[in-house]
Amino acid sequence: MIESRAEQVKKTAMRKRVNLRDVAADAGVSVATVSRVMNSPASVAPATRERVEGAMRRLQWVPSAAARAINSGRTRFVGALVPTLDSDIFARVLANLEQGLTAQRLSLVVATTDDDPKIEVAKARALVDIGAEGLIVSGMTRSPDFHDLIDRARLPTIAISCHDPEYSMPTIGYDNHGAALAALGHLTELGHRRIAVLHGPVRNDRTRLRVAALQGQGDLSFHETALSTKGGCEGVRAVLAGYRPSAILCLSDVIAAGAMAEVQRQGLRVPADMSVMGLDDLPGSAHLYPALSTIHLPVSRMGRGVADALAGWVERDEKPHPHLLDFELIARASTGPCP
Amino acid sequence: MIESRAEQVKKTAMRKRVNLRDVAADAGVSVATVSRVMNSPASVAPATRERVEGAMRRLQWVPSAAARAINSGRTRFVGALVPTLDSDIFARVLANLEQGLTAQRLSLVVATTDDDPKIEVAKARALVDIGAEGLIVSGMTRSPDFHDLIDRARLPTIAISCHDPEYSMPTIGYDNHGAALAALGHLTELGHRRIAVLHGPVRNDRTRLRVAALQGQGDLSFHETALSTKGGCEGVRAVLAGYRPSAILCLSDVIAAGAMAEVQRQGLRVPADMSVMGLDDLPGSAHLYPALSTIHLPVSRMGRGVADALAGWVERDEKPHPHLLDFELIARASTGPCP
DNA sequence: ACGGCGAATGTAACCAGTTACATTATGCAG
DNA sequence: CTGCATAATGTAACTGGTTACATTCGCCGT
Repeated sequence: MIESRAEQVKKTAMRKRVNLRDVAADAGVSVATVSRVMNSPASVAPATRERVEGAMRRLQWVPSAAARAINSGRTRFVGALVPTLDSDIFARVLANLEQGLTAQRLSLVVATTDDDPKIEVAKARALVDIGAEGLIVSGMTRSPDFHDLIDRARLPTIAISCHDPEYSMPTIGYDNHGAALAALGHLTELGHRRIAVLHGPVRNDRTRLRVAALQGQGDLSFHETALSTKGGCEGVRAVLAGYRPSAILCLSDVIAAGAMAEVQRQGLRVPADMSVMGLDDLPGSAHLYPALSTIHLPVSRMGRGVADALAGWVERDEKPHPHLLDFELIARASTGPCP
Repeated sequence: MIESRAEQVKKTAMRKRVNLRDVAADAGVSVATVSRVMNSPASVAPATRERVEGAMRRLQWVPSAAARAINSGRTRFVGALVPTLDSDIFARVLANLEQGLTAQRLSLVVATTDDDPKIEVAKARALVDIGAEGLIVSGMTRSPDFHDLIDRARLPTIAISCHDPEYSMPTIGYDNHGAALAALGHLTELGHRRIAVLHGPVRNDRTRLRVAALQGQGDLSFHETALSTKGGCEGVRAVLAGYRPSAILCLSDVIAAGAMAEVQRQGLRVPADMSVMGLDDLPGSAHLYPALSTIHLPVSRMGRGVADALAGWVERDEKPHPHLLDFELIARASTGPCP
């Protein structure tokens, strides 16, 4: 008798995992009762409930998420595929996304794609494999396999940072083409004609749209750099080596930050000798010296909106409509009249 | 009869989900064979395999992650609890973490805590609920419930951005106390005596450690600001309104970026009139104007290291040892001799 | 005293996979 | 033409929860 108990204890101690049946046995009730204590405590008599809760504590039971998921068919998380986490831009989108999803009791899995459709589809597959209930992707450059994947899994998927009502999945974003034109418009209104354009890698389709908007728009010289402040510095050095513009238009604020620093390092005043224009409006851009003129992209609103839209789709099968958010010209101190 | 068929069709159309049994039936094989096609294709005859793969395609079968997880006991993802995503600092850690985890075929779920232990424990619980196999947390300020939770779930958990071999879980990080002293040392070596210290909210224990290191270290005046460039600007305005230092020590680079901009906006030269020192070494800090002197914290290496350590713990039950990473003084152009 | 009702609990089927073990088929040596 | 090893496949028992349905029990009204 004593031995059998000892054996039982030993078994309990080394069993890979305590399960609901163990708890039920320990509390002297059925599995259904234990399950009810978890899901509808009111339907269990208080005395029984306490006994069960005591058993849970004693056995340190942690319910298996997988087992629950298999019944409900829900995993309660969605995946976000972003080009990189190394920049403020996506951090801000994700911050708002995470907040919005949390409010809807969903979790967020992040994966980076480095703007490579092959990596994107591979990571998407991994997300589906671990049970993502929805996906968020950036831009509109996809591998065909990606569409195949989300079709098969019937996976709610939203494309962000872009806008195209005809795209195969709902888009929630802004007009990259128009934003670039607005930035250029601000400079031309100030009288600038010779303008250097600094932009990130064109493998990124949002960047490509911005560049395309400006092509054939006058006396512009285009320079591709890394999407970083370092890239901005290098871009300016390349620009000043030849073509002498009166303004530099950076198609991303991180590039603008580096560009502005380098312009000053070269002994030029901003904006007296050289205007610098950005595009994004990162939180820090207003607090650079001088404060950066830029186009405000509503990434916070976008993050929130995507969270709500995806939650509605996942939870209530409400497929969202494509949604276009406004950008806004923010004229600060880094741009001035053409000298 | 017609009605019953209609009903049947309806049933078929709305069948919740194609499962492995359906595939097996369609291919005319047993469930085991289908499972083998997925997990050890070599053990299935080529002709059979093709038949099964055809059935998978035809039925657009997507295996259930939950069902697989229930058998393997694996969900293949871990959770990271960070104070905020709104800053470059954690974006960089997460970027490296995500890369490292991907290499180990693990996914990363992120959750933000806003430096609130209550939120932290709530989000940790949510992560455990959805099946996280491990956790990454920042710093060492925890709710007691948190320890209770990871004890019960026996959840591999690593604390980052800090160092304390005595802490209840392994830490992988750097010496915040020492880093702050090193930053101060750089300024005092340059002859600075009257120094203003700008720091983020002290609810964050890494900030608290940095501040504590400097208290009682001479003629210092402390100012708490928001952890942002905007906070840096406001901090400088507060500093210059009274106490007139020869140097400003910012206990975070984002604050330093704002501070340096504001100092220049006030008509002071950096470093001729005012030295500005940071702490973090963000990727952009080297490309500000002037380039920011700072303490380099090895957050990229930390991210990688944590990924490997946590993967080893989760996959092979190798509990990692606490690990201290070196910081490094980076003297750039924003600090100079005391005038 | 008995029918009826509702509250509390139990039984067993179910979800969608994996896998130990059993079975069948094939090939080749003796 | 056995005999036996080996490959290919099938059967059924698992995993750990949820839940439809069944059962038991006590109480109330008539």
